[in-house]
Parts: sequence; structure tokens; C-alpha cells
Amino acid sequence: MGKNGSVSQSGESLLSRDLPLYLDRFLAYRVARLATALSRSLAAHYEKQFQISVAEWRVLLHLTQQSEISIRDIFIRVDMDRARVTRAVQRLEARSLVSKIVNASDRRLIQLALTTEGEKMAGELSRIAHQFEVNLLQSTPPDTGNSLLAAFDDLEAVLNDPNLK
Amino acid sequence: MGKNGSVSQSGESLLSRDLPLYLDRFLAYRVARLATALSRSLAAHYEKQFQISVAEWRVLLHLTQQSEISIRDIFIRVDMDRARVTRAVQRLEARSLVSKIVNASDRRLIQLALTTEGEKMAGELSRIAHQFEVNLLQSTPPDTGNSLLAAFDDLEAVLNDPNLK
DNA sequence: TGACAATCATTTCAAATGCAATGATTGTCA
DNA sequence: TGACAATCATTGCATTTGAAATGATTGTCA
Repeated sequence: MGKNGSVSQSGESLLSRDLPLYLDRFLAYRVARLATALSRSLAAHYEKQFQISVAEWRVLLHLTQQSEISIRDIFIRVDMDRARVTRAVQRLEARSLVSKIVNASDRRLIQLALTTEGEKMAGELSRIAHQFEVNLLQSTPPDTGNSLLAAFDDLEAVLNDPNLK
Repeated sequence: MGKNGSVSQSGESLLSRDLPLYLDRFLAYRVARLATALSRSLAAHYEKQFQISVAEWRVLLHLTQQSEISIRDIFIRVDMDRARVTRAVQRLEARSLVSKIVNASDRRLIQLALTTEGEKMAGELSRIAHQFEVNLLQSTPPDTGNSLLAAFDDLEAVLNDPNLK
């Protein structure tokens, strides 16, 4: 039996069963478990080569997509605490992977950008991540990835809906 | 626009696009983001009443399903570090929600069980969690929950497959 | 039997994390 | 204009976390 004693018989409705709650069929828990498994597995592919944390990975990858961007832009969009982004950027700057310059028109803001070396590493990390996902989805039914993303969009929409607060 | 600038146009294949990696369509990242959002939102429903952490929540809920179980059983099955489980149990024991007794036949092991008060709280937490999931899935297409669980089973199977290591 | 490996829970220690407070800068509006 | 609120990045501080080490107990095998 697998590490988690996977639940295969998913015929009945998710919520038909009454209490007690069946942990293996509880979404919030399963998502959290999957998240750490994915993070751990992916990290194994770059940690050794690049000595980089998840927070730094996110900042780097985000700068791939948008440059000259502030710390605020990142932590809003990337779901990390402001302090966490600040510190990730500090580490990246110390390694000359990211440059910080004060925004001239609004000196509260900071303009972040990848250095040449940073670009290179971010490119490598992109390739590794892309390949990781290809491998992962290869052994799942077709369109699994897109279905998941669509469902995630739905769920996040519900969670961010202030009406449910 | 929502907090994360949700990606609605999911017509094309997830992996057709080449680099750079599009962060909002990268599964490992999206799962992690969803996990923290779910955890935060759920915690808001019990944190105040019960003053309990996620780790403690997991231990408590797990003991609902199986009693007289060891710390090892929990951290293997529930995807937490041994130390994290140990500490969660310590806090729960200090509040008389969980009892610890040394296993007589193997004195390295510890038998955990819910106290009467612990049962009560775990029951409440179960109900809250169950209701949380009902609300969450109410505003999504039917069978979303089961599809997700099935996909998660697949992905975890891949991740735990030693052949891919 | 007895030495040694293996297993379990705990502790130690350094690093990461989140919350709240701070300092600096800009926006607002009377 | 000028006082005050708002915004941004950073830092302080207490807590959490994970990896490795420790101590206690049990299994193994010559």
C-alpha cells in the first residue's frame, strides 16, 4: 500500500458521508499534502545545483515574466508575506542575481530586475520546472493539467469572494 | 481584477507554450497557493473558538479516525515531520485533549488517544470542516470535488513512484 | 547470550516565517 | 500650503519549522 493508503473508490459523492470527517477525502488537507509533495519533489531537481529556496524561486520566476517591478507587486501576486519577499530579494541581491534600484518617480517603490546572471539562472529554473511538469502529467489522463487549473481558478474565486467572509 | 489576476482562457494545452514558464499556469505553484488560501480560510473558522494550529488540527482529526496510535503512524500518514507531530501532541496533551501512554508491548511506542474533551472538540472541528467544504464546493461545477481527489491520487502516485526518483 | 543495527520519540540548533511596528515617502483635502 | 492619512519596504521579535543528534528500547544474528 502506498504511503497514504490512497482512496480509490470515488464513486459516491464527496460529501454524502457524514461525520466523522474522512481526512483522506477532505480537500483542504489533500491540497496541502499535495503542495508539500510537489514542492519537495521539484526542489530536489534544482536545490543542489542552485542552492535556492522556494521563496527565492518564486521571486526569480516572477521577474522572468515582468521586470522593473516592486516588492509589493510580487507579494500581492505571488502569495507571500511582504517580509518574506523582502528577505528573498535580499538574498538574491547578495548573490548578484537581482538588482534593486529606487523608483525615481515614487521613491517608496523599488524597481527589481534580473541581472544577466539572474536571467541565466531563471532560464535554467524555467526549463527544469517545465520539464518537471511534463513528466508529472505524462502519466496522468489527458487534460488533467487544464482541468486542475480551471478548478483552482474556481476555488480561488470562491475563497477571495468577500461575500463569503 | 482579482488578487491573482486569474487566468480564464484555458483553451490551449497546458504545456504547449514554451519558455519562459508562465507562473499562473504552473501546477506546483498553483497548488501551493491554493493550499495556503484554503488553510487560511478554514483556520479562520476555528482558530478563534479553539485556539488550535494546523498541526494540532491534523493530529486531532486523525485521532478521530484511528485511536491508540503512535506518533510515527501519524507523521507517516499525515505528511508532517516527526518533530512537528511530537510538538503538536505536546500542546494537545498540555490542554488535556489527548492522552499519551507508553505501549506496554513495545515501550518505544506511544499510544495516543483523544480524551473526552478531545473527542468533543474534534467533533466540533469535524463539523466545521465538513461545512466549510460544502460551502466551498457549492459554487463550483458538480463533481468538482471528486474529480480533484481523483487527480490528486494520480499525482501523488507519480510523486511517490520510486522509479522516477 | 551479547554485540550491533534498527526503530521510536524527543531535543537541539539554526534558519525561516508571520505579525506588528518603524521610518521614509507620497497622496489628500481643508 | 500644511497637517494628517495612506502606502511602501524594512526590521524586531516571538514562534514555527526541519534536519540532524540524542537517548531509550527492541530486533538481529553470529
